[in-house]
Amino acid sequence: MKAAGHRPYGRAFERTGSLETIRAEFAEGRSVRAAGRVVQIREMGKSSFAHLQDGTGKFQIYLQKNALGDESFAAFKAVDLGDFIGVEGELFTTRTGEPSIKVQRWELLAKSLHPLPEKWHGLQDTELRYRQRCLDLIANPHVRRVFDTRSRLLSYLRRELEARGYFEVETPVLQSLAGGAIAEPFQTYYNALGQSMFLRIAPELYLKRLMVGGYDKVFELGKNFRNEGLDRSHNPEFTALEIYEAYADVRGMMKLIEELISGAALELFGTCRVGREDQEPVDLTPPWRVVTYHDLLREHADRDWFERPLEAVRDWARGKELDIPDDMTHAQITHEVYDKLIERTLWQPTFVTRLPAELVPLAKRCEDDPVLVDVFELVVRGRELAPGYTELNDPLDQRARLLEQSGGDAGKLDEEFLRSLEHGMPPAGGMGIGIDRLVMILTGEESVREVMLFPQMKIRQPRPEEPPAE
RNA sequence: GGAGGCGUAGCUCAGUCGGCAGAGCAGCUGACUCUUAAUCAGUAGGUCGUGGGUUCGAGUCCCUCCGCCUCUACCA
Repeated sequence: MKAAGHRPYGRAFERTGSLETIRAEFAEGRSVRAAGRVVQIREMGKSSFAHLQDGTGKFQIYLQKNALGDESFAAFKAVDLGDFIGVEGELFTTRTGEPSIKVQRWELLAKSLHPLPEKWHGLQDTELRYRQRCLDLIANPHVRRVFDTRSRLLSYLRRELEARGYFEVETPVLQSLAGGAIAEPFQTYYNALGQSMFLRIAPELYLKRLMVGGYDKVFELGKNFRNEGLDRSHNPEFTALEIYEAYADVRGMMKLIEELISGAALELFGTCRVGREDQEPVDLTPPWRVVTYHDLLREHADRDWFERPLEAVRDWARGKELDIPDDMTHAQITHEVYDKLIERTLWQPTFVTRLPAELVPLAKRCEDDPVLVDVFELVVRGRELAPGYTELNDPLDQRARLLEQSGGDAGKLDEEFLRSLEHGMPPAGGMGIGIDRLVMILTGEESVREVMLFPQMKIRQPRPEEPPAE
């Protein structure tokens, strides 16, 4: 093509507007300049129809031999599906009523060297869709809509939090101690300092140090990394929104998350009922159900669950085909029952409150029962979406609880964090929202890979590429 | 990490009992100046994921490895 004197990759092309703008501002006979990827061509001898596609939509163009001239019309025959072109022409309506551009001039903006996926079935192969997401986005419009929803959600959350007086901050991703959660970190090495480093598993400890430093209302929206298995609800890197507010507690966080998520659904879809047609819808209209961990056990397992002896609850759990080793404690069996039997039944948004303290080392104990902590776990569609706490600000209790969690190994404690608490952290409420899972709920997707543009894939030995034919 | 399923043309998929490797779309050639999954005629396209085995003969049966999906474990 280059040899024939053509330029396969063009420069900037001034457009009247996006294809959607042109459709919205349609006027018979108006001159417009438009550009996009050619996704359909229908040749009819001395005239051709084609559809252009850009980030906003599709628009039909019409080319006639006697309007373009022999040379330009003949050159269009070399345009393949997938090429980008720019056109100039007049808007008109076809006999079948479709708004179109009658092209007077066109130019090639970028040549595509590979064929597009099939027009009718699109790209179905899941592996190809994730590995070559660009093709997935071109061929499957509903995929693009999921990521538009994700982008609008992030934008809404930032706007809303800013409007409510929360301050966005960024804290280290590279940490010398990965704290703030119980999870296996990714490890790396920093040459200049000669020390090993971790990718963060949560920003929590840094955000609390900011509370000590006087930030009353902060949030961070960013990636966390966990060196664990991957399945349809886990990706090694994922996005979390953490929010902290001084002088508040877990109840303030419950109100805030209800308003943020139901507000997002209304903003994005105009309704609080979300999900796909083939699923039971999730109704995000507040107020959401609030139920204590203990009441759930009494409701689903046994009214006297917490009074029953260890043998009785063990037999009950084994009767439900749970794998219960002999050395499991009452509390561990209880959590196994919650995890395996109860949580997955909570389809509509539910705050599970007053959890056992050993499950949540960074939360404050309940005033009326120090065995429990003043927290919620928001469960939607049978899966945990967001935890929220009344934050622990007692440095002595915090040190004791972290020590207990680390199995008594004082070397694993984050002394800088503990020291900052000793300077006094105001009482506070805090929470973390799993953004990927929130997008799954809002879009009805069942796999986290469907809401991440580039999910983690195992490396594949690349086949030797043939040089593209010219 | 463990168990199961899947892998055939660029894409979407057939392929029966082990007996010549198939279709539609995309591609290429030709016809057609309002089509829209355009239509019509013709044509080309394959390391059947990889490596081995059984067999006169393997896309098909057996084993190995690779990748993806689902469940499970760890976890949010």
